[in-house]
Amino acid sequence: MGPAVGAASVGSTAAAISVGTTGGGIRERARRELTAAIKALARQQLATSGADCLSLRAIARELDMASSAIYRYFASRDELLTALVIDAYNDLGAAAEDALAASAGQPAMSRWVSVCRAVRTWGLNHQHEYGLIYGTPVPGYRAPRDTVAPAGRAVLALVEIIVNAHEQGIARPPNEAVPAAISANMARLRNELGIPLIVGDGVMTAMISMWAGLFGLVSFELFGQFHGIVDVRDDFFDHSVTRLGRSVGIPD
Amino acid sequence: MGPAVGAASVGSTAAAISVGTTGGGIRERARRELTAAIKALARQQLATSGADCLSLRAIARELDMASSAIYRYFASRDELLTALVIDAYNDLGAAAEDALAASAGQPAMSRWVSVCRAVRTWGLNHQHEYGLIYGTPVPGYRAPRDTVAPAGRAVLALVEIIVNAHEQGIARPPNEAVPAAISANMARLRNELGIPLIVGDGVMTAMISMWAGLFGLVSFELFGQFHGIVDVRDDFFDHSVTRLGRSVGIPD
DNA sequence: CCAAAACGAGAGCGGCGCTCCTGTTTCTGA
DNA sequence: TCAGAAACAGGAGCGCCGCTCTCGTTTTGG
Repeated sequence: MGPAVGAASVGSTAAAISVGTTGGGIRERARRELTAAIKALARQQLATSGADCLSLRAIARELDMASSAIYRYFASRDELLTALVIDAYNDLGAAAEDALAASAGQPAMSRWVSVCRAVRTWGLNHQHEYGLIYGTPVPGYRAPRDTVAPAGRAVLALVEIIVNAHEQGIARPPNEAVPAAISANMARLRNELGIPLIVGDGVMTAMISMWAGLFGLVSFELFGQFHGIVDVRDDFFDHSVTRLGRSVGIPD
Repeated sequence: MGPAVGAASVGSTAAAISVGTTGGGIRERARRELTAAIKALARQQLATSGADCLSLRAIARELDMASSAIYRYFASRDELLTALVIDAYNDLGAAAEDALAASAGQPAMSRWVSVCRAVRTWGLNHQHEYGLIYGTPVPGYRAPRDTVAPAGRAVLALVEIIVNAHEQGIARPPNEAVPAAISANMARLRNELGIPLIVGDGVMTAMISMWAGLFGLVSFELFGQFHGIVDVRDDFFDHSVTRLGRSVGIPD
């Protein structure tokens, strides 16, 4: 491409960055925009065809550039996929956090259901991206360190509701003992996440179960396991998620 | 397939059929053996490399035949994958049923945990096959009718425990009302599966939630979501699964 | 102002799923 | 019994794919 590289045209869906990214020279700016354009096109291709149909060559074609040029921006297909994974985690996390913020002041159970619904709705609207992060891990792919922080955002929104309920003394936690091994595990976790001691081992354990349960529900629905089984998806989800909330001590 | 169709489960790698498969002529027999060999090799390749690394050409190479010859036995890569999916469902289902049978006479909760453990253990020992059936749907999402019956086997083993507990009057079901829409859904399901009315709507609903919860636990463990979170996997699983059992009325 | 770095294009490698054609082997029934 | 039908294996080939290497150009920074 020429000097004042396309860039401006680029985004059939991408582009629209510019604001707040006015650093560096022409090349640096073009790089940011092209990187974004590639990711946007990849996301679009993901949405229509699924993860393993994602083709660097197809993206290059749509961008009117040689397929080899893509490798200036992503060292491999896996690296592009990883970038999409991080974006997906962040997008889902933002959706959960938005629901949490929007429900401020409401009763704990309302907020709980709101955040859970946000997770499910995001999944329904981003099926392939959901599959990318909560489905079968791609072969030989190891989650880089960059993914752990974004991955935590959604669940931390839920944790906050539980912690709040306990700090306000309105929680009805299950008063069951847990084995010593689990107790130690939970102590470490509580320490790492800065969760107060008022959230007991039983609740901590239940919280993780609930976390897996929530995504089990969403995954089963998205991945087709509920086909022919659950007809009333919305009602069923709300009801199940309310039960999950009770199991971690959130009062009705 | 032929009259006294194979069914002899094939060897772990291939061949070794012979017994009980004396139907038809040379060609029919060769077809059965080659079909089994292809599937065995595919399973092996699946175990080492993952689902989307499965290559018909590689299988053909290992079988010393032209890649085009494979298409005499499986019309496409997807069809081979579907066969593997069915086998995986059946294998998992058999593991669950074995655990159910082996625990006959024990208390309901013991049987419950045994079957759940069988599911998890099978998953740990067949990670890629598990991912094939409970992970992201691969072939652009379509589950042929042949998969629904095998897919039901594992969960039906769990359902049997719950039904037995209710019929014996030892269950402690959650006595909560469910919305009318869900109630109708559960009535249909109860009818289709032949579940007695004594298993109420609340338990039916909880059962499906529990089902999703169990596989959510296994999936999270297998797909790496518990990395750095849950250290004591065995203890945590047993504990969580016991809680799930209680939530569907199984007494301690 | 010029060397170094970044870049885009093109050719090419090996592998893939899948199809078509050809020649051979087995099966079937008049 | 024996020819036609059907099933089969091999080979060549098409259009993809991810990825690499080279080469000429453009931008950058000392």
